[in-house]
Amino acid sequence: MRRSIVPSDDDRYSSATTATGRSRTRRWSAVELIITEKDNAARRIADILSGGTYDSSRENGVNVYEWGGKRCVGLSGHVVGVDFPPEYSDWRDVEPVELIDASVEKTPTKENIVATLRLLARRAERVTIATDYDREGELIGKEAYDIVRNVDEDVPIRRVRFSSITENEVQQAFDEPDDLDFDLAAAGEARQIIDLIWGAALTRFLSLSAGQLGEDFISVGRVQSPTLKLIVDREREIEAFDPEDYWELFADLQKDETSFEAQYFYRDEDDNEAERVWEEAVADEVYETFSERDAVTVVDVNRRTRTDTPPTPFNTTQFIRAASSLGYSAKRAMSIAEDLYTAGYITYPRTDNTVYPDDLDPEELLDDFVGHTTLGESAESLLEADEITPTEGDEETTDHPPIHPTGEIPARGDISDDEWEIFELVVRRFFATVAEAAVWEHLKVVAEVDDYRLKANGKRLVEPGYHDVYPYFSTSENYVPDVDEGEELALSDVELEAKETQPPRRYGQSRLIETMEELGIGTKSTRHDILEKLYDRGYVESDPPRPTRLAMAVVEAAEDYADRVVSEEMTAQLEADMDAIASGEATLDDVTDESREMLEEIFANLAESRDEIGDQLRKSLKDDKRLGPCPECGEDLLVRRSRHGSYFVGCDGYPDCEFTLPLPSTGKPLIMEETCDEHDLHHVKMLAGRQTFVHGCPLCKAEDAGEGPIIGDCPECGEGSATTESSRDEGGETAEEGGELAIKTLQSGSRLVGCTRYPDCEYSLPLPRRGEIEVTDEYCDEHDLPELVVHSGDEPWELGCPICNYQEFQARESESGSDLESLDGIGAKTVEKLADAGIEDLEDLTAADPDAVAEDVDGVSADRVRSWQAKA
DNA sequence: GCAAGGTC
Repeated sequence: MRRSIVPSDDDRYSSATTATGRSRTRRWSAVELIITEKDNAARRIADILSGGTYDSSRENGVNVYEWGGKRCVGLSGHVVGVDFPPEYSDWRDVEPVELIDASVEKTPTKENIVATLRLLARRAERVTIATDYDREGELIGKEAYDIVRNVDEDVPIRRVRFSSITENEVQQAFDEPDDLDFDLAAAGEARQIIDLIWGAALTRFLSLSAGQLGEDFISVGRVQSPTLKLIVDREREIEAFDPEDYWELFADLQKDETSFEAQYFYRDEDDNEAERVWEEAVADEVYETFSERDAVTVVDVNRRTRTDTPPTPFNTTQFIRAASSLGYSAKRAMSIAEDLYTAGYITYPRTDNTVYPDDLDPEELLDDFVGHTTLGESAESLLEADEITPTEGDEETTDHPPIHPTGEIPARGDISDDEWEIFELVVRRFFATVAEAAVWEHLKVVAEVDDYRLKANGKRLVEPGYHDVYPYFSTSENYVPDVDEGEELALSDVELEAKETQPPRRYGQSRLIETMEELGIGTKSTRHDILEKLYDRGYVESDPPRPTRLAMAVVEAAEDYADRVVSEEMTAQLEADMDAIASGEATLDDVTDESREMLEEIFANLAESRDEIGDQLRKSLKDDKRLGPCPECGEDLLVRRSRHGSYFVGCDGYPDCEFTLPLPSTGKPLIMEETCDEHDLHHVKMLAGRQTFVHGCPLCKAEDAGEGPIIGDCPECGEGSATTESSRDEGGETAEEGGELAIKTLQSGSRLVGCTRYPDCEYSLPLPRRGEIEVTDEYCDEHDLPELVVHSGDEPWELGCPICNYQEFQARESESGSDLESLDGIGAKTVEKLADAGIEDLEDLTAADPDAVAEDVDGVSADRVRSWQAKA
């Protein structure tokens, strides 16, 4: 039976559209099969080679593009992955050291794509591999090659290479096809094997030694561990930092009506200009000298112009850096860039290249923006230049062009504000790279009293150049007036500032990514993912990332026993080895065998220290949960998790000390650096996506909770209540009676009227979350409680007696039902779960971030939340 | 349950 590639009827995504709108005529003769790295590339190549006349259909959910005897299909990066055979999969049954000599297998990871590829390969007369033009692309191409060979031993397979998907490059590549570079692919394969063996063996060893086998395993890897060491080393510097006192002197100088700031400086022993004075006595002497005078003499005026060259084209790292100065995390910036790329507005966002290809015609691209409401003016001004020469960076690669706009411009309403902001950044960066340089004028004035000198540095932007089209860099000026040598200037406001040297700053996310690039670890596509991994593994917290005690212990253990895996040199060596394989000087086996031997040696040393390492890791895991001293016994309080999974604060002295404190039910607790002055306990932040909030010191919170005005007796257990009457009859203990109602604020921030005998008496009435609550003198006749007034917004809201208010509320509810339950497709169970996550009504629901909700609430997907929001 | 590298 002939197998058809016509999509099956039950594939709801199936489509068979014609780019030209013509009806489709399928040719069943054998065809040429073109394989690309991704669907996007497949479509664009089909478009170029077919002149826009391709048909598209879907097979197993994979797009297939077809035209005159050719089919083109995109992979999704690697469609097979390396792993150990299944008998190695139980961590407890296999000694980690055994993984070193275990075989490594390749298995399909994207079954549908592999199946489609096999199907198409059977029908192919010739196969052309058109994956990305870099090492990993060669390996992905080799993987496709193996799949094709598996179904057809003889079909000719060739390779084409191009560094940007433009008409010229693609046509040229197909005119001069080449063969697959098996050595280059083998180089990539060696990396896969070495990364898997080192990563898996060491990860399992550390996890087993610390008894961390669940989802909280302790990971190590060639890229993540040196990155973590960067963060840990910086933290060590910060912890070891010893601040030093110094002084700086500032004064105001005046020329006519204009005053400007000047700073004291001197020449240090190396004859460099220095501003910091390290001895207090010297600082005082300088201060006295200046404060006794009311004028200084100008002794030097230095004016020079400086050219400020426009920035180079965006590669991934520089793009992330620019986006981070707009407040985007690396992850978010990349995610938006990927969306803009998929939608066709910008070029591929994962690139090392900083040199535009010859194919890019800047004027043509600028033309696309002419007439645009917000971007047009800049483009038009740039087109006025006589000649346009784009800037170039140092790195020129074959993979992809630098990130630039495609010329396709989204309508403002088609994309979100964030997407637009990032799109505009990419557009303006392109503008900047073809713009003129800016020119600054610097004016330095030096004035003197006795032997002491003041300087003022002025700067003025004379030619704004590229800053006109790229407003992301500061162009702030500092005005210093024109003065002449020998001129006297009035002196006032002399101030001596006592300061302290500061510890080095933590790496920010974009600085880390830049440093990784400099050290050659990770790739353009993975560096930001590696940072995410460090967060996921519990190695870093907050932003900028701060290492946990666990991270410090892992780095320490690695430094002691497996130094290679925390050093960037492992990558440097691997790169050299891969080059050797690619050039035929070494084989895959040479390199992987040597690597295995090195790891064997490491394990020989590790074995004896397994318990010691485990103890150290366990201790640091506990330190990461430490809040500070227990007020009852002096041991430490720890963040713990109950059997039901909820978090609370318990004492390390348990069971001797049973002291506990509650934590809010929403989110995952994060122990902050900040501590409480009163209790010496670390503050706690509850991480819950968009609903993340700072809980503060849990002891303060516990003490505050329940404090609030008493408004009357509890109707359930207070004076005159039915319970009190009956327990009196039975001679019950009076100590458990006489509850009163108080206005309480809970840790979650919500408020209620509750019984002072909580938790023995659970009587409570709801109160609004916002606004100040006033207790008036007017009393409700029926319930003997004061009327309440809520002050929020312009109009105070008379809530009245809280019991009457609640009864009215209940009456309304029973009429209409909960407003969440009014939505189609939402059940009572879900309403309950949503409420636990802090979403109590429609208003909360529409304001919530669907992804955060999906993360917090079991069984609810982000798409489902979006559908509710649409209905609401 | 492990890595890092593609891609979505």
